[in-house]
Amino acid sequence: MRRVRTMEEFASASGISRPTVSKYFQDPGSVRESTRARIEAALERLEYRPNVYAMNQNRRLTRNIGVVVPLLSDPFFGELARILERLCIEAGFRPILLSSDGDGAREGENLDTLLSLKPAGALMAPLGRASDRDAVAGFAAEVPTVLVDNNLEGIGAEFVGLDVGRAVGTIVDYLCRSGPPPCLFEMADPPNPNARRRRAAYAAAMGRLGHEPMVVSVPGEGWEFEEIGLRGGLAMLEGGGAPSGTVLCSNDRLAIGLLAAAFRQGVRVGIGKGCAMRVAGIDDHPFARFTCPSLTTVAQDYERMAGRAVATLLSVMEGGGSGPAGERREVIFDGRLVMRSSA
Amino acid sequence: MRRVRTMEEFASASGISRPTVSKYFQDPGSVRESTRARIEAALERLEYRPNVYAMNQNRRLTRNIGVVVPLLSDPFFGELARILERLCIEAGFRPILLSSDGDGAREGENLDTLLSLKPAGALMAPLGRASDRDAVAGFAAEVPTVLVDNNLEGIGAEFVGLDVGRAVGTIVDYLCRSGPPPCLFEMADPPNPNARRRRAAYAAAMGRLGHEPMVVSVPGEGWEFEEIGLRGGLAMLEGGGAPSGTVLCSNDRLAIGLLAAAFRQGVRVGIGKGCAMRVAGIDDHPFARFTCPSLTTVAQDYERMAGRAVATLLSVMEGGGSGPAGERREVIFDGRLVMRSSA
DNA sequence: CTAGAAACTTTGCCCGTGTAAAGAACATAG
DNA sequence: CTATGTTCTTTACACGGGCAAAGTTTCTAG
Repeated sequence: MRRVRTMEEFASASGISRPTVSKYFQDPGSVRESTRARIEAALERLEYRPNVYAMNQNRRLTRNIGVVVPLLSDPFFGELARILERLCIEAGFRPILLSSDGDGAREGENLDTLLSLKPAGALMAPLGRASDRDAVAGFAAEVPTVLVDNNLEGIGAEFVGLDVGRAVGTIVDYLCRSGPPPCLFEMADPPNPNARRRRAAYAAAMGRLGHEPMVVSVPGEGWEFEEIGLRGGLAMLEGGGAPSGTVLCSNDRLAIGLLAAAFRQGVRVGIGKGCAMRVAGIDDHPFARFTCPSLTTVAQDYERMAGRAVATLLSVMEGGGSGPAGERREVIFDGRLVMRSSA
Repeated sequence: MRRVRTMEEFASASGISRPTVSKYFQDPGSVRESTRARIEAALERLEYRPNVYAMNQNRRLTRNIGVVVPLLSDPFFGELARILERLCIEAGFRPILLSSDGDGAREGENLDTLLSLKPAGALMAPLGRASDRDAVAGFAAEVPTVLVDNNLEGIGAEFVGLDVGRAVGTIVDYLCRSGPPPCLFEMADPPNPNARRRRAAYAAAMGRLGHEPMVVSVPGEGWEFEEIGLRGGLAMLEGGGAPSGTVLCSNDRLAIGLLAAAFRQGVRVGIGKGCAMRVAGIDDHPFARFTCPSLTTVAQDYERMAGRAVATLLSVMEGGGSGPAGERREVIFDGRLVMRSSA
């Protein structure tokens, strides 16, 4: 298999003109079938791959799609990123995965990096509070962007996420009708603004059912939610336990920490008799099935959310990006109650 | 802040010639200090970033470093990737993170993608059995490569990983001197060749201590280790429990599944009295601290391993890549026994 | 068979930077 | 102040493809 360096060489070796070969590489479907067959035949004889850098230099848009997540070591985002990547590839694009590592400055750098890569679009789960809002807005003004998981009002072509109100409502309803009403277990100073929405949704749901909201705010900074949940949980349990014996954690990672605390304190968690506490979470973390006891939670449908986000992005990119476009939309999906053993 | 599009414009606006500016961007230290100051002053007045594609087109090597991991949704690799990325950035390179998603074909595509990006080097944790060995070897022949976590004999400039023999020895020793000797809980058909090394190391360690190895091989395919551990664990417990009451899991993810199984079956795990089983793992998974009970395991020193891998890669890259270079080395680090509550 | 559209070829210039060569300006030591 | 090496400027070409225009061939429809 001879090695060929330039498109010129490849074109003459395959008996096709260079501009046509160029067209082929931009979109194999854009050339006549017989031509495509000849090119692909040549492609098997000759080892040739177009030079990425030369290709992208004069292209207005590349086939790159930026994927930015807050923290890759969080399995929730790991999973989300995985699905987004797969969908991008299936659509014929090259995903560029960047993690902000929980750091606003890093997020900004990631956007800068992306900008200089001239991506055709971007899928972004913003950090939230730590995000430099202007930087994100500036980025989204230049690159078609769909926000995921975490909304920044007014930025990007669309936001895709969880219907926090209904999701929290669902689990609060469930907890209230199956036992004592839940208190909310959350971080006093959460890095993620979703936490605030969840608190508000909790209060609303409790109010609707005629209960007084009870909030346990635990201290801690950063993204080590399990650790924070563990420490906060120990403190809560040593200080007399959960207000009502039922705890709704602001997210599954906190719940994992709280379950560990309960286990250490010998507090039995679950719904059977002999159980002293019920614990529920939100997100359906990949590990929620393996906690002890397994965690009752509200599942986000990663797959559908990612599918919607990618579909929207593709259509926005199609539309040339900066047309008058449609209104910005916020697409929120229902959470699905996942009943396991912890509540 | 005026926006400038080309290096030409930027050069004339800053009163420096373009070739010098070009030098500056390749290595700010390569120009005289006064010149650097003038350029950096201009950089603050003018908004300019060199075009990545034009830059890399004529460069033999870019400043990219490929980072390939088997499965990003596994927190172990998520964490490893995060550290590797950080180290690359600190060294002034741009990491390109690619996940093979547990699929050999995908790994091959990732290497292809990387190749066309002309990376200065690559850090790779191979899939193992699913890897296309020839593809990886071919890649490593063209790009300075350091293998991490999972060794493929003879490929790459160096392998950095865990000293499986000693790590397994350490935990087996500990388990044996603190209670009944452990059986090994593992997948019958593991996707990861490390598992085979661990089995061998287990047998050796047991032999050394005068015990007969006992292996519980559970069925299952793919990378859903927790699920496999859970099912296999349930089967084992229903079938009479662990051979000796002490279980060493081939990795922490299996252990997490086994702990969940034990919890469901009401089998108390730990070292206190009243405990029916001891469970230990290997890896020190980020979640091992939050299992119930917390998991005794052998920690891999991610940070040191990553540091060594990056340092080696940098020095190999320095050396021009394809010199006679040194011998290929295999650098293995000791595991650190982490005693928690499960064993 | 013929017209018109679609697809292709040819030609030629452009993109934004790397890089080499030759000479000018500058720094440092004596 | 002069010598010598550094660093910079100037000039010029290279890289590998994108893209547009004009002309040619091929396909499709009537």
